[in-house]
Amino acid sequence: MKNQLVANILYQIADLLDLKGEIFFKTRAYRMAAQSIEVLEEDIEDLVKKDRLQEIPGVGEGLAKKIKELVETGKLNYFEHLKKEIPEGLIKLLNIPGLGPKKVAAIYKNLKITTLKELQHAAQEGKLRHLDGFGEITEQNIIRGIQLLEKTSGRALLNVAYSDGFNYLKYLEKCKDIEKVDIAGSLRRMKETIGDVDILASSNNPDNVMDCFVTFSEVQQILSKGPTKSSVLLKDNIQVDLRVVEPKSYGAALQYFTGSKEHNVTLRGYAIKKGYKLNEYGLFDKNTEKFIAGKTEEEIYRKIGFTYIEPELRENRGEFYAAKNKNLPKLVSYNEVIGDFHVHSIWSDGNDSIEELANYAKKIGYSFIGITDHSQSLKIANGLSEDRVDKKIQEIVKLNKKFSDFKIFCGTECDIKTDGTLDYNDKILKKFDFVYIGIHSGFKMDKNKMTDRIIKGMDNENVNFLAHPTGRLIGKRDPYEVDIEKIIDAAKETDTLIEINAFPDRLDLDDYHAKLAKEKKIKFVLGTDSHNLNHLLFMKFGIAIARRGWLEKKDVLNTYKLKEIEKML
DNA sequence: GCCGTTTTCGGCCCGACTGTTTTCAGTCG
Repeated sequence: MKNQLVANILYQIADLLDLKGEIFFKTRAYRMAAQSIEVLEEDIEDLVKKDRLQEIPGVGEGLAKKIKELVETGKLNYFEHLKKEIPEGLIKLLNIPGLGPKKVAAIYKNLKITTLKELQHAAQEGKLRHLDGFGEITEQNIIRGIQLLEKTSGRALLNVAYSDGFNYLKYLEKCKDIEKVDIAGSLRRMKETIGDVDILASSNNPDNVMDCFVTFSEVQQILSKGPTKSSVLLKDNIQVDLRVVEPKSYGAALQYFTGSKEHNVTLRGYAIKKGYKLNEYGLFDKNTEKFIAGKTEEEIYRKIGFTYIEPELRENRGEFYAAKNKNLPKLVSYNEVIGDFHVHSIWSDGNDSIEELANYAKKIGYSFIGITDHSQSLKIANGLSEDRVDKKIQEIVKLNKKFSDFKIFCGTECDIKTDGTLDYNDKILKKFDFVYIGIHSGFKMDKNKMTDRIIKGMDNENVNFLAHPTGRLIGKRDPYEVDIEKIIDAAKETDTLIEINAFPDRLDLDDYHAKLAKEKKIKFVLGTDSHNLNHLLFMKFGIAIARRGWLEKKDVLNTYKLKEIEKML
């Protein structure tokens, strides 16, 4: 957490320096250093103690000194001075689409505006249009930008962007003059939240393609339109960008627009070292401008000296090092999961009967389903008493006789109480085919207590899986305070599998910690946390997080053969 | 502010679109 704190302050300094009008390269240096610290596996306090800060990529003499002061004293004089010079509120104004540091600085300098509300009023009263470089359109865009910001808070959940993106894709595939079309950007990388949806197409007649793009029925507003790039706002306030390139550049463009930004900056650095220049039109010889590659992503990565890197790995978290050494993981694929371990039925707070769930699971190609209703003390979710557990088990035994080549497991999502004991005694726990444990109350606990509570739960010999390990709800509830590394170590010791919860609001464990856990040789279980039939389709988002965490087939229990799973449980 | 067997100084990724301008600055990705 300390690392994140330091990174956040560096990001804020970068914003403040931008507002002050500092050169781009200086503010970028702060952001690059912040990004390195964010993904650093070592504790920054340790690096300070050992005088090793300058080993962090992007940290030199100057930043090392500042970070040292910050970590040792909890304060940074330079930062405090900056804040006095430039009101912090201005940083929020940078989030308004179309407003960058130069315009915000002009607004502050001339009108002394420091908050969203003040800016909104000034725009509505027509006070901005007289400033240099501003006009009526800018003013209107600012008003709209503020409204949008208030409505969306910026980013959409993966499932929402996913269905918008693939609906659009289906529509575009029918447009004439489109040769190829694909999702790019953070949606292609399957990031947990999506800022806007990027789509890439190839065509020799881009004007027709753009006309088709902006006339999609879900479009609320056209934000910009040109022959190579257009942007629209959908009715649900998600922005979609379309880029159109010539077919020979398609691979280069797909690589470029898939990102991440950090991945691309690094890749371009490697290209330059090899005497190339890489942009969205292709890989070129730096001196002669001769076209080297561009039709496919594979050939671009190969020419620069790497094996192909899957989109989910393109976050500059070590993928280049691994690709250079032909050491990349063979990621678990989207069709290797044969069942879902985390499903609620009508017995607790789900909407559908076990039989309906099983039939649907079979229909979508699964070999098993694990029904995990809540335990007794979770009254609000209709948790099961011992008596009802017995009845539910009988129903499942009966149902299993009806199915061939398909198995219903009777599991439970057993509550971990505040003292770390479990909501069922051992006698009851032994009745289940498998046992998930999870936190459902008492979220506001101190970090050590919460960590001990969960570890005590995992210590029980009847426990198989730990559900949604941090309890976060993306955009709604922060993770509870927990030492996730200790949890991972305890999972290893107690043979507990850690869940990657595929429900789009959760995606918990997240990709970053999944990678960390995999490095410690932990195994995972995927569960959708379904409360109705349609939720079963969320599995792809869990698989995406697994892939982003570098997991392979062998790391994920849901991909094993049914016989092997039965034996392991 | 960082970085370096082409550099300890002078680079740092770079192209597209908008809006405000009459040739370009600002913003974005």
